[in-house]
Amino acid sequence: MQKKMSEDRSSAPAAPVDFIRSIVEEEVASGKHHGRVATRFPPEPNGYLHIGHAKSICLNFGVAAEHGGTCNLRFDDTNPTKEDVEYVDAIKEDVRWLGFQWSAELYASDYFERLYQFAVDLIKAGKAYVDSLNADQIRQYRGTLTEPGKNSPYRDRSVTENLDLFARMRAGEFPDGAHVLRAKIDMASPNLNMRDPTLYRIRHAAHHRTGDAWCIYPMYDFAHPLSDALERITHSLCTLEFEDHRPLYDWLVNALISGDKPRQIEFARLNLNYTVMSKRKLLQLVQQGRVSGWDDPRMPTITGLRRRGYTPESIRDFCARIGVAKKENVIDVAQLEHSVREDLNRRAPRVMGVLRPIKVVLTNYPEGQVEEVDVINNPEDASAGTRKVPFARELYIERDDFMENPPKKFFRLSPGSEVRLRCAYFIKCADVVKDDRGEIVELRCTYDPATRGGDSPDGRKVKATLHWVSAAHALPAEVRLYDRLFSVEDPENTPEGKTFLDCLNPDSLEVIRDALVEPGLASAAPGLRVQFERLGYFVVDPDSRPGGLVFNRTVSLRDTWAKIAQKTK
RNA sequence: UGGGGCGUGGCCAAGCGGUAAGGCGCGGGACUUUGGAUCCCGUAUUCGAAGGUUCGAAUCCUUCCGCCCCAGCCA
Repeated sequence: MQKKMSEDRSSAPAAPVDFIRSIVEEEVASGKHHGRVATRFPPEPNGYLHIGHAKSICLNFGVAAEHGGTCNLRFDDTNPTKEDVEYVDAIKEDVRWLGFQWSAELYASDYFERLYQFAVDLIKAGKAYVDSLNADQIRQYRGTLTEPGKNSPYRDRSVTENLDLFARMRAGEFPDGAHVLRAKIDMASPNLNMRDPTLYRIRHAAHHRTGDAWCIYPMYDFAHPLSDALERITHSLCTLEFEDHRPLYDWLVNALISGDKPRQIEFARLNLNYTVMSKRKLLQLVQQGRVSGWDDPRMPTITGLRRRGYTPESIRDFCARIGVAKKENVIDVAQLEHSVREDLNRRAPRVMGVLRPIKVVLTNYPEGQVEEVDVINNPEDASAGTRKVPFARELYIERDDFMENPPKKFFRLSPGSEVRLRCAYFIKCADVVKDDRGEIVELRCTYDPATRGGDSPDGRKVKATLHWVSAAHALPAEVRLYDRLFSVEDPENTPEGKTFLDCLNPDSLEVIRDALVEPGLASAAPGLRVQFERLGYFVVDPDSRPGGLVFNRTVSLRDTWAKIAQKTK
């Protein structure tokens, strides 16, 4: 009654606010671009997208969506020697999978003719020239961080000569490296990017889209601002390392564009501990066979995370939580794991699977009898209902769930102790059967018929509930357990004499070939995500076939016992 | 030692002159047919440091310190 109306409002989480959104907000409010917002996500198709790109994707698409604006997918394909259609296809698939729809699919290479004309305009305006120094000489003429550069002897060629040379560059009259087109800015600038940056280079190479139509290709610094302008991008969001390029970005836009001009804003890229994020290093892992491919579930690539069992929702949630700022950051993978656990906890059906089986024989259970017990599908979601799971005299439980000489805090199965088999019965361990080597091969237990369903009519309590499968009904499965790819927090920055490859975690993959899962999983299709109760979230791998089930562990459940065990060790 | 950035708890991150949000993690407790989930409680007398301005500073000024980026015909 006393409650204020305002408190009853929807609890929709506030959209994350960051410095970029504040800027956009302000500009929209001030009427800049007539309130229009247009962004773009501009990958170079030279590798697969990774979680760092997801941050940029969520930012660019998010900012646009929040203002009813547009976001283009633009491939920055200006370097034919590194790019491939394999990558453009993969990138499109990944962006779509993350849940975003681009307003337009564009390619910097689609602008080659227009960019060429821009270059001609620049030459005519006396703001660009053809330089015939070679790469080494250009480097020498550039000066150093503390010393100014000096002008190229070709810097003062006439407009006519420049126009002629540039046309002949395009016509294919010169070999690679013979000439470049440079902006005429200031060889003494303290910003090296302004010391007559290269705009075009000769590359007699086939381009994955334009084929042999061109033998000169624009540099990123030239193509990017102008592509932005051609698309009428309002906010060009990129990472911090381009901060020094902004003066050049603005210089080109101001020199060639009238009317609406895009604004570049830089933010810090995402770093995750225990992994590498640079495409170059990821490519090395793939090429050297350190992982099975770009989609290896240990990779921080979008396709790897997908195969690992991550959901698009969880990745978007992760990106929303980490925020956007200019501070260099290293996000703890625990943050990423938190986002999937939270998502999967709500949605993943529960199922029982035993990774390292140990046999349990219920000595007082009738031989040959099979019961169908009702098992809860998802305690987080009552509507998920229950399923029937066969229960019989011979079962398997997890090896870790039994200890012959348990420490104080261990309350699973041990000689004489009583535990519950999930949704089935209370059992008590009477005997431990070992082989000649002293290895436990079987546990002889008794069950209490009165506890069917898992509750004792006399109110007796047990301290643990174990998962199980019926020996006669369980399905064999291969289960792949993944751990961090690197054993050090920052493999990008290794101690002297070591490379990131020396820091690979030798135990990042463990394959369990003789796991057993409940029979209901017989027809589980690749992509199905489940929780193996008490163990973690798993996804059916594309390698899986009927009769040859394969699961990947996405992430383990939080394991309080592991912490206790660790502490008492 | 030229230029451009950045420094708020273990990791992120709000804060924009009025007396340190939130998340992850961590610790403790409650509850529990997942040692899961959920729910409580705790976790920066202090914002890189030192001075200064002010009734009042993480926020303004000065100096210093630390870290990152830039010398591709890569993006």
